[in-house]
Amino acid sequence: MTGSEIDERGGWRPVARARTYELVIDRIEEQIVGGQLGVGDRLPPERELAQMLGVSRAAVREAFRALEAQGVLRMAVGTGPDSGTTVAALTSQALTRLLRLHVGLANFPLRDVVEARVALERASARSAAQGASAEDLAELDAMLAEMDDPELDRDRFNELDTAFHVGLAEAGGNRLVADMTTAIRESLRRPLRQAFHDLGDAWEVIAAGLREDHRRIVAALREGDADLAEQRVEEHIRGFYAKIPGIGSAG
Amino acid sequence: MTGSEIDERGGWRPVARARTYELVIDRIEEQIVGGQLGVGDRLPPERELAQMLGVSRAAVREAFRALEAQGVLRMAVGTGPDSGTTVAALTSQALTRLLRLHVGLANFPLRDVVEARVALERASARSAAQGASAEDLAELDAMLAEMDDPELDRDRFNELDTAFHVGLAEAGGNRLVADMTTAIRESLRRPLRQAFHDLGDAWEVIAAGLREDHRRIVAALREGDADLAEQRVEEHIRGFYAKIPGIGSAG
DNA sequence: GACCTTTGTATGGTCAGACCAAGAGCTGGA
DNA sequence: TCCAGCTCTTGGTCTGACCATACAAAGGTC
Repeated sequence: MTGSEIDERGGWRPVARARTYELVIDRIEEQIVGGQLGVGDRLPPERELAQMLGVSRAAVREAFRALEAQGVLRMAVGTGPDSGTTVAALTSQALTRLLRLHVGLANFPLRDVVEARVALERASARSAAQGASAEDLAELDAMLAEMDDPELDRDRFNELDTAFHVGLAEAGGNRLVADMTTAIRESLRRPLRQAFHDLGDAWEVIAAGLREDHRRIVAALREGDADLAEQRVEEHIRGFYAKIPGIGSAG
Repeated sequence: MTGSEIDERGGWRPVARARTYELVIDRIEEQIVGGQLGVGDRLPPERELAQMLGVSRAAVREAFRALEAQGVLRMAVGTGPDSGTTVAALTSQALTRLLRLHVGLANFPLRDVVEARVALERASARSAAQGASAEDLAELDAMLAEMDDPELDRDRFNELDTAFHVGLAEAGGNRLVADMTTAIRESLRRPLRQAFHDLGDAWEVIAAGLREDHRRIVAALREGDADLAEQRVEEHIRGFYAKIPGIGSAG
């Protein structure tokens, strides 16, 4: 797991200098991937695990920290059933946070982010058109209705727009795709918010266009027309970014 | 500093119990967001920072670990210009690791993972067909040639297959999509390896089919036919998983 | 006996101080 | 001039101690 696999050129492998805490992480990952540890299970107390692995408690703690930061572990003091260090149900939150950091640090040009959105949301739209439940559609309708409020300020509109796209992804029924979509859309919330404000008077016109787009997308879902839904989502996303040249690099 | 942020006003605030290392992280993030720290910059030595913040060195180290695990920091010993703890350019490695854990925890059913792969790799194929460089294509060709080796064992084939799909994503020129594709394919390496072994005698036939698929994909790229490339990639991925029913839930 | 208070215990949270190990740069001798 | 070896900085690790929290069990009060 510590990225050091083969690479034996000439038989001289540059001694993968593994730090102790990384070895601890590897052991924990082994247990998880191997199925001995599942969501909700407790790990041994830090002191015991340290002794079992033959390392110091500090090393165990550093390993725990690294995993906790990724949302894999959850640490709590006390003696109760929920105490101690347990394997967390990886919420999409950790993934979202990390992806947001990636995009937020402007590691990716906006074009790439848009392409990724298109790819993912097309897939969501297709799935949703084929299998969205009545509840999913009702929820999307509710968001549409709320966005119609003419008094809505731009920040709130942005929130709702994010929620709409996340809802669309969830209606598609694919958790992984939905998580990635969420992460990407979340990472864009700040720059988009800025863009909304920079629009000035053009805002009203563009917002109206977005509302119309959304409505047409939901209509396609309701008709169960996957191709049409895909196409409309793609047009919606591309069209919007084409109108907002000001974002630059997605930071 | 030992967590005594009492806050006993008459109200009922649910005491945001901040752990020391989290406070340290906050300070570091402040510096990064505020621009005082940029990619490549060095942080103070652990001992100094600990003293400056009034916490123990262990607390600083745990904070560093959490950030290092997310790829934000890079730690190295020694005295040179590259030594010490520096702000790292976020690599896709952290993303890969996290996604691998997600899939390893069986948070996502295999179907979802396959759908995500299809969505992302279709996008990559389209981009690659439109803009892959001669070098990209040559690299893919080289992989194809290596996979032709009849002596190749299944593990090595699996490695090469992973490399091929990563190469395809990179040929598409979209870093974000490539990273996500890499992460997903990496997360499947172990289960796929197992599946390859479980195939028994059917292996030869299936491997031959995969080779042919790959070749046809590259051919489509070379012709610049985006639609065809998309279609072939999708068929390749779906067809393969259809033949491998044994994977179950991608753990 | 029911209920509240006190004590106990397991566990993570934090700290202090020590020594090890890697790497760059300086220094002195060949 | 060049190179071996020392030195200093910095992360890596360990030990052992004490604090803070949350639940559990024992004990006291009505």
